Amino acid sequence: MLLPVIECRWNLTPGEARLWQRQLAAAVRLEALAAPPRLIAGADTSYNRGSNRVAGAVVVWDTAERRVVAQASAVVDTPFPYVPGLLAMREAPALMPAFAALAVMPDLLMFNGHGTAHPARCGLACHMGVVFDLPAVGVAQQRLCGRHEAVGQAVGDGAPVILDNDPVGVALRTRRRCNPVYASPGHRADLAAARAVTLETTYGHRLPAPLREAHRLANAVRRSFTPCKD
DNA sequence: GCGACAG
DNA sequence: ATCTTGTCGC
Repeated sequence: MLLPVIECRWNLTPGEARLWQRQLAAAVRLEALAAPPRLIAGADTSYNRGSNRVAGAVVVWDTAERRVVAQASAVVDTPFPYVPGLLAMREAPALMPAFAALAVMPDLLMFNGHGTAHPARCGLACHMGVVFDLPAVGVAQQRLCGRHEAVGQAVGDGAPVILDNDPVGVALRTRRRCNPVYASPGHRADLAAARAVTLETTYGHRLPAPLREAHRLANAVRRSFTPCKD
């Protein structure tokens, strides 16, 4: 395994989880990427309503060949429900083992959710980026916090998401006539990098390919353990 | 107290 | 997140 299995209690209380986020936020490093990332890992989860069985999926997208070159998944039962601001408590337990099963080391991690555009500046992308100490960015479809001006209509147009006078993310138009996505750095990356990797892997779609592929895989895994009605 | 609220 | 048909636009 290239990436380690991180041991931790996932049955924390919301209060304990927020204390943990405070610690993790202090470890986040916002900086320019050391090198342009060729292999981008996209991660996502899928689960049925009312169920705690979560499918975590990770794909490695080769930006040079424009294809998935590795993938891994895991199924985990997590007691923690989805709580706005505590998404990592819900999804990380399934994503960690999926990453640990990956046979290829990615250059950057991309998550379906926010990075620093989070009330505690510690969204899912920060959480995962810090525990693995790898460059990470978050791309969400909805705003969690902060405010921003209207986004231009052209692909590539963006408006910074401001939280307490700080630009913590960017609302980005990745496709015409589609709502913008929210990109923010998670760890060992900066706002410019989050914006760039998002736009560079969109290929005419609203969401970047690593996330589209991870979503597809996570859904396939979930269906594999979901009883079908005949 | 009231609204907001990633997936 | 997931449950779902048709439908508008490129």
